[in-house]
Amino acid sequence: MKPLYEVYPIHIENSLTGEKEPFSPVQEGRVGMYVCGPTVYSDVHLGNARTFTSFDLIFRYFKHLGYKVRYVRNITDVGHLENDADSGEDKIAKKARLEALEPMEIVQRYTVDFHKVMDQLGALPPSIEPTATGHIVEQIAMTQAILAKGWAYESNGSVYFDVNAYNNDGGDYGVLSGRKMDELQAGSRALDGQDEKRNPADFALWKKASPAHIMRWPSPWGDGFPGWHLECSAMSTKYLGDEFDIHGGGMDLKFPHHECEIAQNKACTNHNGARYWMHANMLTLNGKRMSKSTGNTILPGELFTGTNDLLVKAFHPSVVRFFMMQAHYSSVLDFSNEALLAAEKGHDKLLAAWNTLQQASAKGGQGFDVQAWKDKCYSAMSDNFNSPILIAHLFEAVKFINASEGGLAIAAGDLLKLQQTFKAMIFDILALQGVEDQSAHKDALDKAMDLVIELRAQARTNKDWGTADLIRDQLKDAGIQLKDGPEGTTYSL
RNA sequence: GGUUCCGUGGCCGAGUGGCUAGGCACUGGUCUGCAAAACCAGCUACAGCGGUUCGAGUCCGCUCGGAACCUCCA
Repeated sequence: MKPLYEVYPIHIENSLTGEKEPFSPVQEGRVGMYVCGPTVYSDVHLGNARTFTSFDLIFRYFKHLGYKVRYVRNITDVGHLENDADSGEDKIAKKARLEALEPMEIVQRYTVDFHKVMDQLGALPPSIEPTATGHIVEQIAMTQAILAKGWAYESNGSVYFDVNAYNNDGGDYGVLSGRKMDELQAGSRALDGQDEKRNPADFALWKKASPAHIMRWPSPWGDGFPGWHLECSAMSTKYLGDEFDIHGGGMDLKFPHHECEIAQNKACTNHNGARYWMHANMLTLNGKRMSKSTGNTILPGELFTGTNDLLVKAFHPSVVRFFMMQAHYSSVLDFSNEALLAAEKGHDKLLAAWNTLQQASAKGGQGFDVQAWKDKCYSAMSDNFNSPILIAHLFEAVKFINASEGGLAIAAGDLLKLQQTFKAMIFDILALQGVEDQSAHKDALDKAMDLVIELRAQARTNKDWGTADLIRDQLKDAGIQLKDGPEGTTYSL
């Protein structure tokens, strides 16, 4: 039997070429994917979470189609500078000084927080989660290789990538972001420490550590620490090879971070790193991008508990995920209470339909073309991971499911196919989280609810509307909704 | 100032030149003791102005508005 990825071949919008291209992996049946992870110096905010949720969707879909996927997502725990890649203070070290903690204590705390949030959002852990500090040796070796190539130079204990030398040697700095060298130079500001560089566009591969700098490692150029861009080149090629399939990250990393990565990779491996570069778009708040540095943020934890003045209520992580999945990963998504509330209704409707579908029976007929529907669902996802279209198709099925009473008008085999596909889409791929149907509790609850519903039915028979409505309202407050239908009353959580 | 991108109905958001996106909200109806849920029907669109085309939300140009990047950022 053909693997699903041959039935529904994937097309990916490649940032490197600007085109939507058929996906063809380096190795048949395998996918190597690297995504730039967070810098763990503060709580991950919702915008960060969107990027990783987007790539979780992509990771899950590749796996679902039958690919063996190695998904590498790093933790940046050093080398990410505060103001400027060449002169600023290390973010981790700065935070550590402020809170009087060891740098690794900061790293640990926020790494744990990050993992917790991603778990709540239903994201699978990556296959490998390497840290920058765990790959100092590789980064030094890479710096040496670039020096040997003549595309870097040492200056006052630091090593910089020589962008002009790279370009004069056939390099194409700017290939990803569409920037031209002369524009970059015209637009760059006069920054501290620039005098060490030959060209304002040059970027640090290795930075000399000042005597007070805590995070430091010995190197051929003296004690120092790696530049930010280098870690991703080192770790991606170490675990995925010189040329791998997908490199992802937030749109804001396209320039300069990914541009620098490509230059470094070209120097060391003669490849761009990844064949397909993918960029997840920003989540905006009040029309502006969420950002740690500007304070325009909502934390996932605040969203899940409702503890933020911007929020009217708490939202379940699954609702938040659904909200994100309703927009395409490459589009800017604007956050608002209204949008979350709308998403919550849709989310609940979708999951309610799944509960109905699980218990549905088939009465035969051709009321719904299940195979065509299934094809549309997969085609949407294979078309550059278009989750909004997938969700639109899911709601077509919801309409059919809800409209059917006394059994779905399809053959038994089609019902099974509908159930399997529906389940795969909402749980395996979109990774929504349904109400836990833990059978032991469920049985007990069912019995209790049967009793309550019976009592209320008696009250209604006696036209004791007060009692009947009291039961209904109290249950509603407890999160249980009664539905009076022609065939009796049912309930849902 | 430069690079890239966006501007879709009350709101959020898909739309690869020709065929109903979808969700939420709203209106009417069915059902109901009343609701809720569900279903049926309806309802508002493609920022503006030109151009290409038999035909444009979709391509091109201009204008207006917004965003990201150009400095750490998912």
